[in-house]
Amino acid sequence: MSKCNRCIIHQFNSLKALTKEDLCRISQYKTSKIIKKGEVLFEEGKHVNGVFCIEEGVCKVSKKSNNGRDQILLLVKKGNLLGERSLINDEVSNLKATALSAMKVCFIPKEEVVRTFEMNPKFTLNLLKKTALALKNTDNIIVDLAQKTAKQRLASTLIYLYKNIDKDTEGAIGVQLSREDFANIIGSATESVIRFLSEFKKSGIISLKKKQVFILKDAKLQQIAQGF
Amino acid sequence: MSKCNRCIIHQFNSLKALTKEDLCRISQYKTSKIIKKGEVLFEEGKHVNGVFCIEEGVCKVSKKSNNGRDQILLLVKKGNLLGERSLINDEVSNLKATALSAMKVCFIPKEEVVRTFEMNPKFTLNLLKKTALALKNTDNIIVDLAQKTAKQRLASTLIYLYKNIDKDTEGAIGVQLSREDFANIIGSATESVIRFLSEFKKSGIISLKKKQVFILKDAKLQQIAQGF
DNA sequence: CGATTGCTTGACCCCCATCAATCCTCGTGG
DNA sequence: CCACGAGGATTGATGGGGGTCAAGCAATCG
Repeated sequence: MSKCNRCIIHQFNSLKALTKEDLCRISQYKTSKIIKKGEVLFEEGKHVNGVFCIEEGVCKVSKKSNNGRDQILLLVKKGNLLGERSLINDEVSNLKATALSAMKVCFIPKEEVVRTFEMNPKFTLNLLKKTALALKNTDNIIVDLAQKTAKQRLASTLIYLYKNIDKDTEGAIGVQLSREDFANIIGSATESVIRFLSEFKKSGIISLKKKQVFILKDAKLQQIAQGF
Repeated sequence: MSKCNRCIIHQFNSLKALTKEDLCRISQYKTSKIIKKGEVLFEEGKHVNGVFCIEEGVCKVSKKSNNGRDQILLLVKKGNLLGERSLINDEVSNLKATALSAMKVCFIPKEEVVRTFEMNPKFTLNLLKKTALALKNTDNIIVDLAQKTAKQRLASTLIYLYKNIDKDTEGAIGVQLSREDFANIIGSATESVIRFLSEFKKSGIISLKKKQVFILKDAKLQQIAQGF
């Protein structure tokens, strides 16, 4: 069993507020998991019972709307925590998490996290800061959804991926999102995504090889996202 | 100068986690303000420098999109805190708050709030819980914006107001929202709001007197919001 | 009591959802 | 190794929701 204090990942998220003692204690109870692409980490309406610390890979976090479609709310990648929100209020999750790539995660059971809340106020404060930042992000998403066209939102999304997700070995965006995934991020039909992507391609803004997306002109995308 | 521990309001928000000592200390530094309808409590891009505790009234919290329109993200009413989010990360506010009615608020300067963070972990944890709940709310808003029609969203909004905002003396919704405000909540044109409202009125679901909205059949609204 | 602001209604049309048909891709099993 | 089937990608046709513009009306305010 590897020790958390030896693991570099905890430096990138709220766990960095933990003391060496905290980390050692948690190491005893954590479990490592390998998760295949497409596998579900947790379901909407179910208890998560802990927190995932992502060592490798990316997952989508979504919520089903009552018309049956999934809406993707955010992507969570290497270095981040996952599942802490529902743990904070000790509720069932309102979200579902699905792996978009092969993942390596550590699972820390709820009891240990709660104990850390109680023993280490810095951890709580750090989590509060992260949560407040998340809220700021969703503010922007709401404004975009309410005020921008589908094409603008797709452009925004591509820029986000370009800036926040590591490229793969060939320089393409390092997550394999299906057309439907894109549609479920921007809140449109998959056909619209396809049409916009081919339009971008025609303009030389992106290129597509084997469904992988290469961003060629991010400045142009930025303009489209702003509404030009 | 009235004392915070004598004030019932603090029981309704995260301040309830404060000790009597905390409250007494804060009382010394807080200032009471009367705010008129339409007045701005804080601006986007400016420092808030503290937290508002709302004793009376309702305000809208909005963010300007780069097409120039305001998007209303939430309404904050009597009993709640306001402005805590930007304080948590010690940043300028990403949001603007505007009074929708006459308001009575107490302003607690930043230094005192931060001191309370440091001295009282329960306060931090409580704020974390509230923030996580807010995030859950925005999740739902995002799904609605992405997947529902404007008419459905207006119905949702009316139900929200019906359930969460006290009625006025005549039984109408107790906040005076302009047609434009409605549009800026649901992310549509004001003309659309007007058309939907008159449609609802024709169906006997609501009635309109002097621009005040009376909800007559909330079950029917619920159905519309779900998509029937 | 003008004048500014918000409300209302109508006309027009564009964006995009929906439906349908075809093509592509890839995993599976014979 | 290839045939096959299933799910995703693509393209076209069509219609409607709702954005935009314009003009008239009501209300509020200095």
